[in-house]
Order: sequence, then C-alpha cells, then structure tokens
Amino acid sequence: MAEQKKPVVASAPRRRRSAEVARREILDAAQHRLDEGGPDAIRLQEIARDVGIAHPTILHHFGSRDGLIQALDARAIHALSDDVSAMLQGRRAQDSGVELLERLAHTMNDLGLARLIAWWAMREPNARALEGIDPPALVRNISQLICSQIQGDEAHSTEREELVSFGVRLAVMAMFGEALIGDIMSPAGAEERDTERHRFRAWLSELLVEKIADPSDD
Amino acid sequence: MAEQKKPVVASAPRRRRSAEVARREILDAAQHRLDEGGPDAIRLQEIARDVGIAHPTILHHFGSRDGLIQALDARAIHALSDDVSAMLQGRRAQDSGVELLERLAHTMNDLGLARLIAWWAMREPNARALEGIDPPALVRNISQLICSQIQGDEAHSTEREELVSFGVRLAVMAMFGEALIGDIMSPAGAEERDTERHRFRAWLSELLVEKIADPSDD
DNA sequence: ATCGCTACTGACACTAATGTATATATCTAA
DNA sequence: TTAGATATATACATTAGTGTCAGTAGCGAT
Repeated sequence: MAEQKKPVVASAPRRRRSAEVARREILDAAQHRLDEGGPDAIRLQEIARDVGIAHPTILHHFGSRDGLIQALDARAIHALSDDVSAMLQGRRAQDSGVELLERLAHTMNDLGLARLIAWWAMREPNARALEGIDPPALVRNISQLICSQIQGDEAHSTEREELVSFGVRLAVMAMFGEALIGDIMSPAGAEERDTERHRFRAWLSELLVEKIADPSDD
Repeated sequence: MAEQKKPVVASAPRRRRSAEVARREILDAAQHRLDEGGPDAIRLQEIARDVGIAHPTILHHFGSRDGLIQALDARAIHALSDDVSAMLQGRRAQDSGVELLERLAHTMNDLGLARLIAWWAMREPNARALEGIDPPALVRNISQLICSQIQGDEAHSTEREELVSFGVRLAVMAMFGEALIGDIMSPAGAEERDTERHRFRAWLSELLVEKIADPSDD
C-alpha cells in the first residue's frame, strides 16, 4: 500500500560524511551565517543549503536548533580556552603587550567570538548554563586567569591587583568593541583600516604597559 | 449575511491615546524587550501585551515590524545626537574626562544604545540607510565631532590628531563593551559592581587625560 | 558479496509570528 | 449633539521556520 512517491528528477548523488565531519561543516556554515547576518540569520534551511544537505540532517546531528546553537557556543568557548592557555604558556604577557592584544583581537574577530559573546550578553537574563558550559563565567574566569598570570608570583598590594584587573578589563573591552563596531568607527578603506587598527592596538598596548608597569598615580 | 460575532465577555474599556503617546509607549515596551531578551524578544504580540493593546495596533502605527525597528533605531540615534551635543556645549571635555565617560556610559547603558549598536553591527552587511538615517555613519560622525571638540582651535599635528582619535575610540569602545559585557567581566554583587564600574571609569579617564594631554611617547 | 549501521532525504505536520480586513469605540471639532 | 477622523479591537489569512516520520543509500565489517 501507500507506494512511496518516486522523485521525478534524479536527486544529486548523496555524499556521506562521518558524523564528526558533518557536524563540523554544519557548525562552520552556522558560524558564517552568524557573522554575516546576525543571530536572525541562523536558519536551519539556509545553513543546510550552504552545506549542501537537507535541513533534517542538521536536526539529526544536533537534535534541535537550540542544540546547534549550544554546540556553536561550546566550540567557541573551547577555542577561546585553548587560545588563551596557549598564549599564556608561550610567554609572560607583561613584556609584550602587543602580541597579547593582537592575539585577543584575532580570537574576537576571526573566530567570531565577539559576536557570540555579544549575543550571549543580549540573552543574558535567560542565559542558561548549558551542559556544564556557562559562557559568561568562562569569559570571566579567563580574564582573571590573565590577571594572575600578569601579576606573577610576586607579592602585590590590593591596589596593584585592581590596577591589573582594570588593565585587562580595558584590553578585553577594547578588543571586543573593535571586533564588533571597529568598522563603524574607522571610515577608511579596507587596507588602510587594517594598518590603522594595528596602530591603535600598538598604541593601546604601550599605554597599558606604561600604566601598569609604573603605577605612579594615587 | 456573515453576522459579526459579538464577544461573549465584555472586553476591557478601550483606552485611546494620541498617536504620539501610543508610539512612545510602544517604543518603550519594544526597547524594554530588547534590553531584557535580545533581538529575538521583539515580538509584536508580546509588546502589545506589555502595552495593553492588540498587536494590530502596533502595525497601524508603524506599518510593519521592520518599521517599528527602524523607529527604534531612529529614536536611539536622535537621543545619542542630543546627548552628545548637550555634552559638548556644556563644557570643554578635556578638563573633565570623568564626566564625559559617565555621560557616555549612561547613554550606552540606560538608553540601551549599546545593544542597538551591537545589533546594527551584527546585521551590518545588509544594514540599509533607512529613511535618511544611517546609524553607523552617525556614530562615526559623532566620534569625530568629539575629536574636533577636544582638539579645540589650536593648530595641531597629524600625530596629535591621531592621538586624540585613538583616545576617543578607546573611550567609546570601552563604554560600549562595558554596557554589553560589563556584567560578565565583574563577578561582584550589584551594589559593589556599580562602584567598581565608577572606579574603572575614573581610572580610565585619568589614563586618557594623562596620555592625551602629555604626548611624551614616540 | 551482503549485512547492518546510520547519515541522509523528501514529504508533511505543527506552531508561532506577521500581516490583513473590517468593525467599533473614543476623541475633537463644529 | 452630531459628524468625522482615527486609534483600537476581533477574527482570519499567510507564511516561514522548526520538528517528525518513514524510507533510502552509502560505507565499514564480517
């Protein structure tokens, strides 16, 4: 009974990925959509079209749209974690502020972290800690990690602690802002804009190192 | 034929606002929704319920959901404009960096400007200049306005111009970031958090004034 | 080779949100 | 008081987007 309708046109030959690869491709496409058009642009059908699959496949891999978004969050969080720990292991940050800022800028921009964070922040009231991953807490912890790393093992006063935390906070804020609205703030063309941003970061790192290394005020 | 169904329960007595008041109430509610739950939370039916009206009334006043959002944008832009020009007229900003920052923080936070800007930025690729209002351009222009105001009428070198623009840029970025993810960065309770933020702003303004007033480097 | 697992698909059901049509109530003005 | 204008309501249409289901096809293992 109920004979299955045969498609009139032969459908394109099916490509079968491993589950892992499929998940990665889907996440990449979703990330791309988010970067291009914001949260509203994360549509299962669109993402599926980008990857070249049918949208139920996404649901097969992630369970639901929300599952996909959670996976997106989790991936970004882990990327940030790895990034930061690599950065901290590599060198004592204090003596090369520029590299720290550049690295931070890269993570915020190219990995699309700034957009994700901003999105979390907007949903914050209902921001649930998903499967053990609490993005806000992790960002906070990471910034504290950087603070302690900069301060090293030397004994330090409360004022100095605050000084360092303000410095890190400023750096994070600035790089976050740059990633999100840097384009808005600088009117120049693409090429010029890049060098301008580099100079801005260099200027900022100098400012920070100066201020933090020599707490001459109050 | 087709006799109109009479409502069984007497509906609440209708309150009739002026168009202006209605628009304002609706915009307020929409803004509130945006602040609470992010862009996705801007739902006509929910907003209507908040105001105490039926959702077609919103469509009557704004034409469409998109019209509502554009009105929201426009209102925020004008608020920012007014805010900034008032700030600039009031005093030469250079000698009181704190007030400038506080004012900026207020606009970003309480007026919900940061969220709107972030939202624009996310949709940026397709960000259309709506009915003569181009939010990114306006933000950019305003920051340039501040720059010129700070620099005053004195003759100034290119380096100094860049210095000032970097300073303003940093201030805007920091206040923008604070408004969006300030909560994430500071773990403390609400009371303590506020004073912490004030101290951060004070610190930053000092930093900026110092650096800009005395360009001793490079 | 063929067998089983599962990635994948097309068709469809369901929901929720926007938008439309038309009637009604309230305010202002004469 | 009446008349016009319009802010508002109810009911419905439409669409778009998520999620379900049952069947298909590619790949690895025996």
